[in-house]
Amino acid sequence: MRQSQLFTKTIREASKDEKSLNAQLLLRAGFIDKLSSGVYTFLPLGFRVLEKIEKIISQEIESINGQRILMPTLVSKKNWQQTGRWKAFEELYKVKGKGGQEYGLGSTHEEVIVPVVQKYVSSYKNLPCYVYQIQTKFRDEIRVKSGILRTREFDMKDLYSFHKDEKDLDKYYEKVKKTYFDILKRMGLKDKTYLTLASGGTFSKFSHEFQTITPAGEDIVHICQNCGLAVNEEIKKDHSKCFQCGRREFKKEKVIEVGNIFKLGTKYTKPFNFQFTDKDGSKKLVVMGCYGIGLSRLMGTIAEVHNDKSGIIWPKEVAPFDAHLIQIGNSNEINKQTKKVYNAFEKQGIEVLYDDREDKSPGEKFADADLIGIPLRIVISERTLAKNCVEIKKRSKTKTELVKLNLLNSYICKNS
RNA sequence: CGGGGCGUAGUGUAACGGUAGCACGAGUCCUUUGGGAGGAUUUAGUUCGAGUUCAAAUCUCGGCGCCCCGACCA
Repeated sequence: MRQSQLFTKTIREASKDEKSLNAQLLLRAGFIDKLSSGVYTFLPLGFRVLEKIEKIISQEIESINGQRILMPTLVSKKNWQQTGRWKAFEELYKVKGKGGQEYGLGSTHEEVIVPVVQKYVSSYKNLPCYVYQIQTKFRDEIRVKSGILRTREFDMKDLYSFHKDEKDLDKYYEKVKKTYFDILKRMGLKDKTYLTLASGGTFSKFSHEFQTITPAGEDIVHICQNCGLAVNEEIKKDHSKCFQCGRREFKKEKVIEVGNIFKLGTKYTKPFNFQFTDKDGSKKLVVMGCYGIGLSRLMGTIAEVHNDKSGIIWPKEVAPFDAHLIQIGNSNEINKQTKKVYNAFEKQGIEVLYDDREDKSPGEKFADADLIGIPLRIVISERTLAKNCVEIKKRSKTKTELVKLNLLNSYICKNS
């Protein structure tokens, strides 16, 4: 894409009504725009990042047999009443139709997925069954915070699994655990993310959260310095010893929850009386698990974790583009050579943001490139062409190197 | 929901109760091209409502909006 065509541009100074780092970086670089508190637009650059995140998640979830669907946002009152959450779920947005029908805007989808799967699954032969979606969720948060880390409207992947018994659920639960780390690894967050024990609510003793260390976090975990177990402060309170190894040395860290996995058991299948016929002819309640990842929160967390004073440093797989091609100077020769490189990339399917702006100084182009944070920067100028080269710099490194024009393609293939 | 803070051009930031200024951006013209270029010129603002006052961006009250801390978080 030509940068001169990009309708957004970078902003030099951060807006004063955003304090959090992720919001400042993403707003300044033109990834997002705030409409109102906790409600954001994803601009071309930001939407590209979201799409990359979505692709990684759907690939990984499909690798553990998740089948993708799309559920409605308008969820009838009676579905929520069935589980008691019309009243109990305080963050539910409630809307009325012209004829007086009432809906809760989708904030989680047990109330939809259970009756859907129930229509098709009636025998042990149909189990297990794994269904997921990626969709915008609505939650009337009492207090939004930290840019796109806690918003009223956000994209989330929610996966639901259905099983004939607890044992089968346990097996899949472990699989999801592993897959979540695979996802986090591809997004550059694995090293800073802990699987933590958290309160399990009414049904199970514990749930598991994937908590990434960042000062912008809203929870605190205690990490055992001996065995590495991380425990959420909310259940750590009365214990001085590690649940796992019994030692007493902990390190406290602020963390943001990027994923959550939950053994629901029959909590939601029971209200809908979702039963299956087992091998021996007996009727049993289906056992269920649910697994969430917030896509937009993930994007904010990545920005929060990967940056320096000049801007964002996107991990390769989630970057809005593979390379940032910067043209310095407007002579015919420079124009010609840069366009040639650009077209060659396009042809190969390498995603390039081409800074073809004629009215910007080199310094401004470099500053923008640093702020936007595309992993690879390629500069073509009179100086590089004199040596028949382009200059290449990784966003995460300080050194630059010259690469011969005719070797550029093989260089890129090796490094991307 | 409790507490705190803040609302001035598109953005950032000044102005004792007394002429709303500066920088960046944006527009036009000229010159510039390896780390946010230079000159000329133009553009645009006090969140809303009420009150106090000869006079309100400034003081008081209320609304609206935004941020931060806490509580909450299926």
